[in-house]
Amino acid sequence: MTIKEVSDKYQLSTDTLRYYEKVGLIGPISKNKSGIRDYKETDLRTIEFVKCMRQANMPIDKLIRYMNLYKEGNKTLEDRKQLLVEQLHKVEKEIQELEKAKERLCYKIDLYDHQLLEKNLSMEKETVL
Amino acid sequence: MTIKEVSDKYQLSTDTLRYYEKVGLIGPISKNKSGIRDYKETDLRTIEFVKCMRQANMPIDKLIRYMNLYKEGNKTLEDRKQLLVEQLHKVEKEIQELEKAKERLCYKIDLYDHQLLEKNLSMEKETVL
DNA sequence: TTACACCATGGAGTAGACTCTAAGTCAAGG
DNA sequence: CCTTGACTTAGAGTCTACTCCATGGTGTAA
Repeated sequence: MTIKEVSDKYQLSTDTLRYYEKVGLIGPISKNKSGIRDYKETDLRTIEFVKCMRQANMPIDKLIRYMNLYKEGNKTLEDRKQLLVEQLHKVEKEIQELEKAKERLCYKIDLYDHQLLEKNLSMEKETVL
Repeated sequence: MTIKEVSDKYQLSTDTLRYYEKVGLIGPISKNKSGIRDYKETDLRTIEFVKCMRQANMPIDKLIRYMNLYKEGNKTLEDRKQLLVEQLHKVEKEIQELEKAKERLCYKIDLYDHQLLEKNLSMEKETVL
């Protein structure tokens, strides 16, 4: 799979894909004789995971640490789990904050609806009189 | 209320508070004869709103636009509501993504627990034999 | 009155995560 | 053969949102 296809599939720019590879988040991706990347199934799975974790706001350096632990094999299970647990807590906290903001937004939008209604009513009155 | 007190109350650094004021997100804050800020009740309410919207990842320039509309008064009700509705959608989408990431994290943590269990069991066996 | 923590300003610097540019290679179609 | 478009690299540049710094004023407690 070419970089363009991967880019389209996961909505990540080719620059971002190369950047992720450069910093060690994915790959190294195998290349054909003329140096062009060919993404394999396992690469795609890594990319999907990375994308998901990035959407969960996991910082890139933490993700890199995770990937490095992964490469070190079985003896890092505990550490890797620890990183994920930490991240889970962060995600839960963030969800809470977003829910709070959401409530507030709904409340304010509601207020605006009322104000707009009143404004329109008073305009109508003016028109009638 | 001094800037330090506000900073403590809302967990925003004094630098951030001055920065918010400089870019027009809050204030201008009134100052005493020697130039020291004195935050009033209305300032605090604005700050709390700003903090909440920032936690909802509303970009600063959008927030500034909102504040400017607010200052323009009643005729901008519709536009302001529109901004909030947009932001609400963004927040809802983000919550969805975080929930997805959360599920994935839980799933992976579960897998790690199983793997760790197995690892420990096999170590015990080794110890016994 | 001196020490201390706090306040002010303008402007420079930083972190994180990309994003863009320049300069060049390669394969396919006209 | 030439053009076109996608690919490569290294490295510079950008954006957002702060955060820090130098320099100097303020206020109050001992």
